[in-house]
Amino acid sequence: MKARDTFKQLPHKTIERLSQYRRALLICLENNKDHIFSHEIAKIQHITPVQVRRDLMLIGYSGTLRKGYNIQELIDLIADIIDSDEGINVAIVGMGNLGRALINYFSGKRHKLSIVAGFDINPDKIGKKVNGISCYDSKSMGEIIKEKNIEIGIITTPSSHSMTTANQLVEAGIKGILNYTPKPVNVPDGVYLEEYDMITTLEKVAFYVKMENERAADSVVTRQDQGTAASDF
Amino acid sequence: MKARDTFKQLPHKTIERLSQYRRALLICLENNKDHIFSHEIAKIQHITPVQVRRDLMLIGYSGTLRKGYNIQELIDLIADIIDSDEGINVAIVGMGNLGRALINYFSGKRHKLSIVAGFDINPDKIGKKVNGISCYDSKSMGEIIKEKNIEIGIITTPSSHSMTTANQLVEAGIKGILNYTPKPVNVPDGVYLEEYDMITTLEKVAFYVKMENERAADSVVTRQDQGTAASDF
DNA sequence: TTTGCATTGTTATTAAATTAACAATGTTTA
DNA sequence: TAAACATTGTTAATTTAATAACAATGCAAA
Repeated sequence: MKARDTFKQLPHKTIERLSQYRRALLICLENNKDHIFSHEIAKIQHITPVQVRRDLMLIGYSGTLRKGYNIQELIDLIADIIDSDEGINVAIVGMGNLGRALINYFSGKRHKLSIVAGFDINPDKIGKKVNGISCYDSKSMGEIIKEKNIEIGIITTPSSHSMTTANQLVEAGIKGILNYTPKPVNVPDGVYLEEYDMITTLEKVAFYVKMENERAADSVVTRQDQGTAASDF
Repeated sequence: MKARDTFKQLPHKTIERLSQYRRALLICLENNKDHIFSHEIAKIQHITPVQVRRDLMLIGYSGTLRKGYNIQELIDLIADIIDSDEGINVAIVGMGNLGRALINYFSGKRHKLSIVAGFDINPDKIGKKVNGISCYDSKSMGEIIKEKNIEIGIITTPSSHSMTTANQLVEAGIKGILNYTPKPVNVPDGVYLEEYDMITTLEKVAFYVKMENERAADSVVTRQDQGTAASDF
């Protein structure tokens, strides 16, 4: 088994964290740091130092005692693992606010992962550029995707169009889809699909805020009860 | 222990799925469906029917044999669990593309969770409205948040401003923060924080696409090897 | 030199999440 | 009526993820 193959068995959560570590490390590098301890990374990511060390163990990286991890080395290793050597091209379908946000957000951030095209059905948007990325007619999705060797499609259309968009992308031979609409799509086996819905995250935050509010309210009641009980004596 | 209290112990993943189930159910309701089977929900969410049934068991909802679950009843129960009776108000800080996308995305979708204000430091944006939501000067965050009883803040500023924004929100007494910038923030205990970074999700998709590409390439090699081996006989 | 200390790397343990297994049930069909 | 079937609800088993525990290391200070 090749060394590279061991990476195929990395836990999904570790993959996510590696991406996050790298981003934190890049910021540290900008600040002229050259080494970092596991507890520093942990603090940034709100996790435990053990978790960090365990992840780094899994990818076979060793730091030095008393100095910690070499930031540049670690960035390079993470790139080896999660980036594709040849680079991967990405398209955004739906050039509304969210699509444009992603382009602005992302452009120039990664060498090996580039947004290279946008698509929309709105004639006002077709032919225009956003941050250097051309917007094409969705009708030409098939050709452009093949022509530009695009392997990943991000769906940021209105949710009413999510399924037809996914079908178009699959038809065009896309390998991975990231669906940002709140309406889940279906894709055949062999196409990697990630659904991400911003409403879910917000509702989750709301739930835990509600829980905390109720907990706080209950503990007031409890204190009052205790007071009453005490006055019974 | 009150019935409500059992909900506090629901697994985090179940909370997320309940939010997703509800959204799927609302769509089904629009299509004039009144009952749904566990395997139908499962198909929509790309999970197993057992997972669905287990989640519903945890919230104490029973369906009927041969008819499945009553959609309206289930929607109401999920609302009971994850929504706050009084409703929760939300502010968006950073009225760029992402902030506007969230407002358009969300407005009018939930009764009990409302985006009621936006903030920005750009004078061109202050005083304008997006989809009925006013944009205020970030300087007045403290007052507005108290005045409008805002409990959750969503950070959609440039990442360079994420930490100062989080500090302002905490200072104003916010209970929950959802950070969409790629730069993690720190908040004191008692403030619920969710970090969501769109780059991580995209890099994850890219990783699994890369893995699949390599697997496909390897299997071609293997088939060739087999061919060679066969020709040795 | 030697003791103390902070840190890494790794194994063991625990906790969380998912999946499997299957009894119970009521509907439909023979 | 009885057999077959599809579905729910729940416990048991498994898998995945996180945490704890601790030996090893080597620098710094006494």
